[in-house]
Amino acid sequence: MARSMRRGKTDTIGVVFPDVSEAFMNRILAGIETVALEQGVSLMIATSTLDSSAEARNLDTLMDRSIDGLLLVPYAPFRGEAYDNRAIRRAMESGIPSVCIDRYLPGISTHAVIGADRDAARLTTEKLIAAGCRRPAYLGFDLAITTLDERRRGFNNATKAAGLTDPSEEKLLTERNPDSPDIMEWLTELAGTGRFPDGFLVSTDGLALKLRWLLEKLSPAGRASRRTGAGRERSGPLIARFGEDSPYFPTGMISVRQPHEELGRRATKKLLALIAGEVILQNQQIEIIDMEIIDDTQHH
Amino acid sequence: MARSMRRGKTDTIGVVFPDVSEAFMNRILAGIETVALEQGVSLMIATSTLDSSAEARNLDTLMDRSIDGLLLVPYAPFRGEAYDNRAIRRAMESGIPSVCIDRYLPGISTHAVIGADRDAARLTTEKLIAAGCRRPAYLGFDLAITTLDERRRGFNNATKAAGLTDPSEEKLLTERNPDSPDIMEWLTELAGTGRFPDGFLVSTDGLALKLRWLLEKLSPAGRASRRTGAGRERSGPLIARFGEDSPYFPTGMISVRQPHEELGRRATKKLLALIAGEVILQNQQIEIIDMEIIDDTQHH
DNA sequence: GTGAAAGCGCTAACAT
DNA sequence: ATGTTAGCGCTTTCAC
Repeated sequence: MARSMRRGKTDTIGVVFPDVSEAFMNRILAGIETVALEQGVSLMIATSTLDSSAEARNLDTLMDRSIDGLLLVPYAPFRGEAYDNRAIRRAMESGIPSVCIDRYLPGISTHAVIGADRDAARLTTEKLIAAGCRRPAYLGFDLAITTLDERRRGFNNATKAAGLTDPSEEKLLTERNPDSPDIMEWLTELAGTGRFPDGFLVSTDGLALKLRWLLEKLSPAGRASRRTGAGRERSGPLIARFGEDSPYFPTGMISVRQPHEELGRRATKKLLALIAGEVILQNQQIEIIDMEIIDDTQHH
Repeated sequence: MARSMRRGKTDTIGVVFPDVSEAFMNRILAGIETVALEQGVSLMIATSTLDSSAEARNLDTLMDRSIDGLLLVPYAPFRGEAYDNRAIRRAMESGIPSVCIDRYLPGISTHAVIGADRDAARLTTEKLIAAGCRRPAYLGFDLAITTLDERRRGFNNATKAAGLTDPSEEKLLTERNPDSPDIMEWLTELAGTGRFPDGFLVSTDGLALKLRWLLEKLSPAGRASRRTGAGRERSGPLIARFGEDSPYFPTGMISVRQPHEELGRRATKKLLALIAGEVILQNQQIEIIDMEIIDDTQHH
C-alpha cells in the first residue's frame, strides 16, 4: 500500500459495468479475472445497476482511488433517454489508460475490444434465408449502443442482399420489463396483416426465449410454415438470436455464441500493455473478435 | 490513497467469490454493490473461477492490499475433493472483520448471512406431497457446503414426517459437466425399478431444466401420473427446485426464490457495522433469511 | 555492497 | 481560527 504510493502504481485496475446481473457480464468479468490473476493485478469493480448516474459516480470514485487503468462496459441507454456521459469523458481525457468492452462510445476516442456483431448478424440472417425464410423480422431492444446498431445493420444488409422485403419488419422494444405485452402486441398485429414473419433475428437471448414461448402460445401447431432445403415442411418460424443460455437442454434455435470471455481477456491484456507503456497508441484502436454460430434447429 | 495510509482505513472491502459465472453470484454482488455505493466504500473483487487454489491466492492478495473487511462466498468443493481452507483460516484469524454469504464453514468461526435452506426445502417438499406426490426424489450436486446439506435435510425431514418411502430416492451428482449422462442414467435405472418418482426436489435451477427436458424426452406423454387435490389427473412428475431463472416464460415448476440480493445487502451492512466497531461480536453469528416459494405449476 | 535518508500526499495533532 | 509539522510504510537514491 505504501508501496503503491511510493511507486505511483497500484497494480489495480478499475472495472465499471452497467449491471452485473446480466449473464454476459459475468463472462466478461471471468475473462478479466483470468488475466488479472495471472498478472497479479487486483480488480476494483463498480457496477451501475442500470442507472447512468451510478456509472458517473462510480467512475469518479474509481479515479480518486488511483487505479492504474480502467476497463469500461458503457451504460446502455434507451434511444432518446437522457444520458450524461461527462464522467466518461472526464475519465478518458484524464489520460488514464482505458479500454471499452463490448461497445464503444462513437463520440469519445477510446480503445475497445468488441465482437463482430455486424458480420455475425449478417451470417445468421443468411442462415435463416438459406433455411427457407422469406420474411425474416428483427426483434431487439431500442438501445443506443454500437453493438445493437451493428446487429441491425448486419440484418438489413443480409435481407437487402437477398432481395427480400424492404423494409423488413422490425420491432425495437422501448422497455426492459420482461412482463411487458409489447412483443405479443407486435405479433398479433403482424398476424393481422397476413404477412407473419417466418424467421426472427433476436438481439438478446432472454427475448428469444420469450418470443419462442409466445409463438407456441399463439399457435401450438406452428403458424407460418416454411419450405426447407430438403423439401419437407417445418412448423413455426425459425428463431436466431444473439447469446446462448442454459447449456442444459437444446433450444431449437440458431444461436450466436458471443466471445465474452475472450473480450474480457483481450481487453485486459490490451489495458495492461497500455499501462506498461509497451504500446503507445494515441488513436482509438478497436479490436474485433469473431463470433461462432451454433445451429441447434435440428434438435427441437 | 495517502489518505488511506494515514487514516489506516481504505474504505474498501474485499469480496471473494468462487465463480462469477454462476447466475446467483451476480445477485449477491448486486446487493453488495447497492450498499457499498450507498456507503461510499469500494469493492475489491476476486473470484476463484472454480479453483480452490485461486481462492487461496486471491485471499492472500486481498489481505496484502489492506482492505477494511472481507465478504466471502466460500468455494464449494465436491465431497471428497481435496480442499485446503488454510487461506480462509489465515484470513479469518488475522482479525479482519469478515462475513460469509450463502454458506459458512462449520469448522471456522465467522459471521454469516445465509438463506433458510432447510425450511424452504421442507416447505417445498410438503407442497409436493400436498400436490399428490408419494415418491418424491432429491436431485442435486454432491457438494460439501452447508447450503446443500440443509436442503437435503429439509427434504428428508418432510418425507419422514409424511411417512413416505424411507430412504427416499436421491441422486447426488459428482460432476458439474452439463452434458453428463448421469441424470439420464439415474432416470432409466429408476424406470427399471417400476417405482419412478412422481416428484423431484432439485437443488439447482439449471439441473431442474435439464431434468424437465430429460423427462419429456423419456416419455412425452408423461410417465408417472399423480392424483391432484381436485381429483384430476396431471401428467408427468412435478418438479420443485431452488432458484429461478429466466423471467421470460413460465416454467411449470415450484421454484424457491433465493433472496440472494438481500443476502448481499445484509452481509455488507453487517460487515460495515463490524468495521465501524458498532457491533463487537466475538462469536460466530449467523443470520438466516427466509425464502419465497413460487408455485408455477398451473402455467405449463 | 550495505546503510541511511528523503519523500510519495495526505491528515491529525499541535502550536500559534 | 488558521498554520505548521510529523508521520503512515515502503522504495529509491545517494552516500559511504
